[in-house]
Amino acid sequence: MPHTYEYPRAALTVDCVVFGFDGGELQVLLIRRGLEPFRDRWALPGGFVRVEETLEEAARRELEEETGLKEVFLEQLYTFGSVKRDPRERVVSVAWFALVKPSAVTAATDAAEAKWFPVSDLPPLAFDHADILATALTRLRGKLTYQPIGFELLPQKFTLTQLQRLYEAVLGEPLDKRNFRKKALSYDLLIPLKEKHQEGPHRPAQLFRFDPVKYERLKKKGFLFEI
Amino acid sequence: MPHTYEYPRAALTVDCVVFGFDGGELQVLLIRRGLEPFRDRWALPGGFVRVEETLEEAARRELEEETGLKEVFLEQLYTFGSVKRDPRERVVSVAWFALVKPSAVTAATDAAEAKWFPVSDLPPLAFDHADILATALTRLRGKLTYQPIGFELLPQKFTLTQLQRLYEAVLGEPLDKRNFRKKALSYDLLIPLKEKHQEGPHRPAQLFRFDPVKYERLKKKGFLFEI
DNA sequence: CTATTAAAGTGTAAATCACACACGAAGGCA
DNA sequence: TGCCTTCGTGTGTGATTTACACTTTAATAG
Repeated sequence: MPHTYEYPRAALTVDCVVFGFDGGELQVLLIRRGLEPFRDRWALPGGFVRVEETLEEAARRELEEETGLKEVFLEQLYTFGSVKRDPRERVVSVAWFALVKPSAVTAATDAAEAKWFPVSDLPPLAFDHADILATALTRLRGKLTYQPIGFELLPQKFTLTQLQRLYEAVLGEPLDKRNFRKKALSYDLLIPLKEKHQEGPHRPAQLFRFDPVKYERLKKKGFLFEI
Repeated sequence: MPHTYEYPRAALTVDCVVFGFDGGELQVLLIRRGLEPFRDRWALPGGFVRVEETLEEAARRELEEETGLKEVFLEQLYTFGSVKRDPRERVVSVAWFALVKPSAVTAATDAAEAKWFPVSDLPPLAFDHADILATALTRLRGKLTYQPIGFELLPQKFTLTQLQRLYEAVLGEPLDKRNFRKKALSYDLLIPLKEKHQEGPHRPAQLFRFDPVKYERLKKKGFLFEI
């Protein structure tokens, strides 16, 4: 069923930069393209926006269709509109970035052609997706220091060391343990659990979860997590 | 000449939130709509993106066509994609925010149906433009504290008091004069001129301009202007 | 030419915050 | 029982931030 307009129109897509954290390095979820152009290249999950859905709905739908991920933290990143970014025709893409917890990470890996890559070792990407990814990384680094979004990448129960590893992985620099813990606890955002995290022949670590009420408040208001 | 596509496509527009500063209050440039829908309502300058121009080109073109403004500071803000934001059909709009100097302000006022409004006293706006404007204001407040973009709103030569008034207008709170000056000068960004600014029966003020090289560097790298 | 007016310009002390840094505690395992 | 590994903690120093009030300057009016 064709649709006709007086003037030519760009096609509108969404693309998602999905970050995950495996305890060591920051990872990005890519899918292998089955179709031309850029067949067999790795690309960001995404696709065309339908005319009856919002941009965010489109991003969530595509994410679920292509990777199985649902109910992730999702935030609009930037809209990419170079004229020749798609060789076929004019395509404008609204890019999003998503943060997912480790439990979701394994689910996503089941998706046929989806795979996690460490940000430090990415394959060549289709279209201008390398630009999009670079933009997303910059944004993630920036955001991490003034919003508590890092927790979106951790499991519900986590240790302070895990939190520190995450900050170190994103920021790309080692942090002082004592100062980090002092600062992390100073926001009164972390609730210590009764449980401990035992792993290996050494003192077990205290587990924490974050206080969802204070978390939401800080996410809106912002803070300054500079270490 | 009609254009036909297999699936329906959203129309793509740009809208610009143009901020100016008159020495007292922060102002926004609006234009009165001549056509339905929302005829005679005030709206953000903007219009349809042509298929052979980038999003930024579209924003600059519309801005010049509708307000006469050229070569302004322009930055992408957010893309608004609610399904019903335009009553006619699906329209997705990439919003931008612009900062202009007072010299440009008067030029813009000449444009037939363009007018400056103080942000504290806005008329009802067309479409979801009130949302867009609110988003832009939040962004401007945020940016001002970590990038030196405030200078985009001042004349080339300005006094420290003018700079302080601007920060106070945007942030909506009074600032301490001595601390403000100390901080503003500490970035080594302001160059004192030989001239003074004389106005009224009192001591004249030192005029400054900013160092364009350091300005660019700081704009990229960011700083932290918290007072 | 003197007094008045109004904004410009300036310094310091106290409090707070950021940073660097090292060692005892806990538990598993051999 | 001793060893290994990671967890968890406090303090002193220097830097930064904050709060705060008076003198300087030039124009204008009398």
